[in-house]
Amino acid sequence: MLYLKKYFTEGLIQFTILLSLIGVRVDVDTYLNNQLPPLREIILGPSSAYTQTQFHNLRNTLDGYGIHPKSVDLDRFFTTRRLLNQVRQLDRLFVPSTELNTWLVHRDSDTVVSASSQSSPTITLDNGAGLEDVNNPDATPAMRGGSGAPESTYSLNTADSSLGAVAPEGNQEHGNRDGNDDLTKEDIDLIDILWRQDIDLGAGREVFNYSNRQKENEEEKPSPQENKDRNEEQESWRNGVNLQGAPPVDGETGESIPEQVSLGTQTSLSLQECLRLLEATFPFGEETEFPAPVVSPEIAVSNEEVPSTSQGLPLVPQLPSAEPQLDLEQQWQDIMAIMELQAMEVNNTSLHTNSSSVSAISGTTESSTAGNFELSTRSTPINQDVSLHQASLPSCSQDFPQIFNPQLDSASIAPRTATLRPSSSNSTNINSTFGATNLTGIFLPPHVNSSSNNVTSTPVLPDPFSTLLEESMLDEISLLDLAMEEGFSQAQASQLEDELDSDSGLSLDSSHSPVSPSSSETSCSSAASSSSTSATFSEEGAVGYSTDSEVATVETEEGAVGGYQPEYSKLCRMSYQDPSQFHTLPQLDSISHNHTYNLPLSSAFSEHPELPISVGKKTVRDKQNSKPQPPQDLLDKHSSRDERRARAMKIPFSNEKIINLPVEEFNELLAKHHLSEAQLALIRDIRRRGKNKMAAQNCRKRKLDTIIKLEQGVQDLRRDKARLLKEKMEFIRSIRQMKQKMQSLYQEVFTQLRDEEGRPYPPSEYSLQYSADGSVLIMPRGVTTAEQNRKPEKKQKDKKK
DNA sequence: CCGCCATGTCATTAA
DNA sequence: AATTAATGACATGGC
Repeated sequence: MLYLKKYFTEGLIQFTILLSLIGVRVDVDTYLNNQLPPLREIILGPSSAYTQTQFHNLRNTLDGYGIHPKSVDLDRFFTTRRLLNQVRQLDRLFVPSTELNTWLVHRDSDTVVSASSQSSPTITLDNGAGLEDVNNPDATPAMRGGSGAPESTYSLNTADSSLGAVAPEGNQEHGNRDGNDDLTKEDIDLIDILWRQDIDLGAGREVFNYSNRQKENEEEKPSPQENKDRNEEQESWRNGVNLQGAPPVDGETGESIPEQVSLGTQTSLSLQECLRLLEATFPFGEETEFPAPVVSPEIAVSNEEVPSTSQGLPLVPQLPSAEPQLDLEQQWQDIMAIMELQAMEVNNTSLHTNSSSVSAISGTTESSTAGNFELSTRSTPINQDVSLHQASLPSCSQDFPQIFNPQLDSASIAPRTATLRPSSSNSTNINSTFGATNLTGIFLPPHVNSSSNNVTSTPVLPDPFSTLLEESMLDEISLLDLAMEEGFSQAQASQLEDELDSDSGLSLDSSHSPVSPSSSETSCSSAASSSSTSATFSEEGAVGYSTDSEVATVETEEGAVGGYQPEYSKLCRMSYQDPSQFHTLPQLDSISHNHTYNLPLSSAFSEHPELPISVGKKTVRDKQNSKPQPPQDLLDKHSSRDERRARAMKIPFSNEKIINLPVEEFNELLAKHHLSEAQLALIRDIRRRGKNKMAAQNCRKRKLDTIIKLEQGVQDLRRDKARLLKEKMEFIRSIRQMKQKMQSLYQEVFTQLRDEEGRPYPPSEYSLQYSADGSVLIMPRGVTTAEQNRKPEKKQKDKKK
């Protein structure tokens, strides 16, 4: 099938090109515009090339695996896009590679999920890297580092879905998504059923396409097989840097559906569209409607990322508001570091299974079923995923702060809340409360912290939270989440690559560095936006990166050291062998083969005046011819220039002595023999050169040692960084959980409160305040600022939930 | 023939 | 002041 599609697509492209050349106008744009407005933007957009390539790439990845039923439409869609792009490229003389296009197909899914909300053109770039990886599923663990990025994108998708989710479901989603590509027919059937269910729920396909994909993801989650498959796919994705593309997810959900395709393209959707989608999606209400109520939280999370879900609309605006993208680079770097850690710690196999690499950022790989983040994820896989998403979710901050300290929260939250509120109002999903900002808002305010502690009975939390907040962990995470949702921008991808490259270069100077740098460069250049470049980037970058992180250690330990050792041994031989003969240099005697110092042996002979050495090279050679003195031949052959010169000058002692004897002994030796000025000069030169030679050898050895140590240091630092990031993620996750608990407890308490007349307090008018002494008071929202007003609304929403 | 690499050598500097 | 180690730069030879 795949081949047929490929050929068909190719043929279409060629045909289109021919038509364009002939002068027949192929108005692909209008076609696309009519059916898929977002596509047009994507295509037209600077990143269009990337996205297309990515999608195609995705397709390619799919080829290896069962094709999702929904994918057919996507294929068409992408094909059209591809054709359009190619036609357009005719003007530019730019011809994207077909392979790249294939990969793009996969991306669509990703982009659909994440892109829909943020719709960043850059998403494709990341995918490009991942595509390559996909192509090379066998990539070694080292490769994974690079591959990790693409996978991460995958995970991101999952993470997106899961983020909102309270926890457990998030994991499922991740697993499912991971396996999407690899889905078997059964899995596909299951997915279809789930999808149909979604439709049955009342969501129109279009709506569904936009917002429901997350749901689909959720639905898919249930099937363990899918998860496995997805995991496999994620592995491949990892190779490419598919940060943006939640492509995996998209691939699952949107593949078959043309609309979905549009969704992928929808990244460019306007807010109005998003709102419309939200309205349509709302009927579904909270994701909870879908199969597993438990899943609902996750869905909500996904919604946050994607505009489609109830919260999705507000979320969409959020995305644009997304916090400083500048931090994204760092986040990505962190992610990469985590990826490296995973690669380092976890075996390749585990990595493959894990989609974590890039995804680690959002839910981080944790969500990925594989054991990359075994520590935290396994125990609370969902939570991890959730945490990531939550970190990014702005809505959460609003809700939470409002609950506790509307006043306090308002200041920091207000800006975001405006956008977020709608989402929160629509669905009081707790997920929204978990946005990264939420965390800060909730915990930062001293009052809130103290109160929360008292109420929640988690006094310890405040400090860690504050510290975490101070560290700007939330910001980073949120940024990461945003990045994940949005998909990698070219710049981000390039940055990541750069980091990787740089890292690789540092760590792998001996072996890998050369490769990785090239990859990095290409990747950077790829930012230029040529599909071809993107492909190279993904491949090389991924490889380089993986090699850097994973291989680096291996190499340093094995390969690098091995490469190094030869020299080292040589050096040792060179420098020390000679001395050994003299006994002045104790240790290094072992090696006798040194070419340079073989002469000393001869020189030892030479020391004896009788020795032919004095005669000179020629004589030596003649003697060599005679069997009795084979060593001399060797000596001549291996003798250094100085040795030859010494022989020529008939110097009565060996060069080794000349070189290695202490100054005093050396002077005594010179004094013993009556030497001419020429001989003395030669001897001094020999000694100087000999010592310098040894010094040079030692110097080079030291250089190598230093490089190796530095490499090791870099690796260690990477590990530490990844470990710290992991810990950070875990902390954030725990914070989210605490928030959720706090919110639920707050709501529970607040809803049970009754005034003197037995009437419940309207959340819009009252709020619980936590005092320093641990008491909880019901305070009227007298100070209701705009923020406070918002808060009541949110609270109401929460109550509804 | 060219490029890369390892090694040797020179010049310089600091100890 | 002499010696030596260290090191950058260059040369050489092998692959």
